Amino acid sequence: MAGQRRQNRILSPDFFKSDALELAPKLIGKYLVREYEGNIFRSIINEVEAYMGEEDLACHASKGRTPRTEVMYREGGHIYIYLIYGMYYMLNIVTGEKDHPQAILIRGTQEVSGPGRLTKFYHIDKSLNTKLLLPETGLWLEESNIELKYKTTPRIGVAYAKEWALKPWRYVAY
DNA sequence: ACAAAGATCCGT
DNA sequence: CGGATCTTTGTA
Repeated sequence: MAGQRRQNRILSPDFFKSDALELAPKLIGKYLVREYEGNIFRSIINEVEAYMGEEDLACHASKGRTPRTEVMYREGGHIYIYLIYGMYYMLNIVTGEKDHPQAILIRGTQEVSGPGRLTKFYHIDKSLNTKLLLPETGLWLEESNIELKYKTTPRIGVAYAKEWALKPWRYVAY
């Protein structure tokens, strides 16, 4: 039909095989896309945080390989979701090579702020955990032409992580 | 088997 | 600033 919307370029799982610190700023301005029960949700990511390996005390992989963290040891492009405070699902994208546990927490889009509110809004729950970021999964990212300015700050809610809590690994558009 | 803590959010 | 609410993990 005339006037059909151009399909945005889908970011393949391979896109996420580099380091979280390199990828995190690149995710600012990308589309997060969710297909759920026939509805498409598409919004621009404007806040993320990087979690970097076993040394990073804020990273769940600092506990080593456990049933929960196993997915972080897979190659980039996998989805890591966990429940926090008994109520809120956190959406993470695994990054890097196999056996280099890292992830990027998606904290907000232009539609909805806050990682717990975000997953609720987009109907994202643990059923997506360990899946790949692909259209057939119902959750994926797309390229955009939007260039957002961003700043870095320390990560939120990780005061327990000693000196790692000070790393400026939160990226937020302004 | 049990206790403690947690990458949050909301209402007071 | 405290409560909600439950999974994950460490310890015994």
